[in-house]
Amino acid sequence: MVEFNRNENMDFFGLSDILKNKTRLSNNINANPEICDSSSNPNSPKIVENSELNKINNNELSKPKVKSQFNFGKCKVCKDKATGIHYGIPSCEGCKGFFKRSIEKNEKYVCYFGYKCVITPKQRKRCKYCRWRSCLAAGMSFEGIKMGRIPKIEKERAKFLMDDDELDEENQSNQLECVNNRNDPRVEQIRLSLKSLLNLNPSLDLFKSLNPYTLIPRTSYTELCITNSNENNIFILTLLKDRCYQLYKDFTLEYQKQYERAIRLIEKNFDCSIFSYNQTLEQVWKAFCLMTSDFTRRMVRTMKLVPGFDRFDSKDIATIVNERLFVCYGLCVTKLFLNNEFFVMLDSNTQLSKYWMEKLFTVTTSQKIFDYHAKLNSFRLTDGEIAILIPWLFCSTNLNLTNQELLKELHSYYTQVLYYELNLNQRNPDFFNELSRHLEIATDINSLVKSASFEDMVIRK
DNA sequence: GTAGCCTTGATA
DNA sequence: TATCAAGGCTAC
Repeated sequence: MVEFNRNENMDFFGLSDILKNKTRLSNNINANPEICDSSSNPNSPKIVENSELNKINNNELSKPKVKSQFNFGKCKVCKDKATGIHYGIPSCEGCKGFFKRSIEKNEKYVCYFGYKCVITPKQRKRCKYCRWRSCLAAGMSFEGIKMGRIPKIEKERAKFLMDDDELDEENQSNQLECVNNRNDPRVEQIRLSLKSLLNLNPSLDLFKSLNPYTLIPRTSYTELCITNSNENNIFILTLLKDRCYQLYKDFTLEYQKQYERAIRLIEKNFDCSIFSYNQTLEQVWKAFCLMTSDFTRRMVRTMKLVPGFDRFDSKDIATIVNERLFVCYGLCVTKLFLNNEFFVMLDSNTQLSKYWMEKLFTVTTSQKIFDYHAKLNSFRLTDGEIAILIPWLFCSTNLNLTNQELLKELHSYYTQVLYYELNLNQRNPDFFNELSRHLEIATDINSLVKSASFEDMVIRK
């Protein structure tokens, strides 16, 4: 097969040297305006004149090429400087090319040094087998290919995946725009969780050649999440987990901003109770109803994107919403229960403070909600764990849905994903039982909040 | 064969 | 439109 080579075609027109040296040429043009004048050189091919003139007119050549300011840290394969996300992971030009050549040639490598070679920038050429294995272990794959701009969330994820020393270097250089609250243990847990995920998310072929016991931490949950599982199951678990996390992060973006606001207020010792007196009960109730309606709409929309849930009919979706609305809401906003205060914003002016909670749902119910969240926060759940707990609670087997078969199937999947996540986070053996027992309180709270009415509030007042 | 630089094309 | 990854080119 004869392949059409773009650059050979350019050579035919005598353009490749000019295009290859675009930057240098632009400097020369800027330094010596005579070169711009193609008419002064009658020997120049006409096509070059037009092409270059067009470029100059379009201001292409005079524009300096702006290189990305984003620091991708070190190459996940050899620890050299990463030049970008290549085949799904932060990697250097060398490892990017090595992975590409290996795939193209489909070569079988052998290690002559005991299959334990450490891959460093200096040593990486020594053993192709160990370098190739390191590429796979770091998560390089063709599935990871993505063209175009990197979404902000992906960049933040890349930052989380950096090693501590890289983060220190980076903090010093202030090259990253996003907030890095390293004192928050939750941030550290998320980072560790994502690190484990990346190590466990390479191509299926890797799982065929490696024992999962050698990949994941050995804790009391190890057996629960991999017993009777084949390599495909583990791959499915990582996909479900990743999808839940993405949906949760998108869904709770607003609450993350509110959390940052809450931290700022706490740091300034701001008394939130002053917000409570410039609004009427009716205004707050209205804001609560609007928030609930908006949250329900978003929840239904997002639930349909959670793998498997699109197979439920609208009647079952309505039952899930009815039984789990405030359970889900509670998990999304639990981090806004801070310092015995609730920092959630119902709209841009209305904070559902403790004062208003007591007015809306009675002092007893409000106290129950605060106690529930105080205990929930003591579990120090990671975002990854909350992201899976939500769909897991959506498919509890005690829900009275018409499609019980699907409910059981999804419950089985999401229970495994949950075990898998708890295993990665190396939770202690009692953690799951204690947490699931505590979450039962959430269903009572769901009923209490659901039954609140404006008439009752007016009577209490 | 390797890896740095460049172009192309996809995407936020 | 700016940004960024894949793939091409080529000096070493």
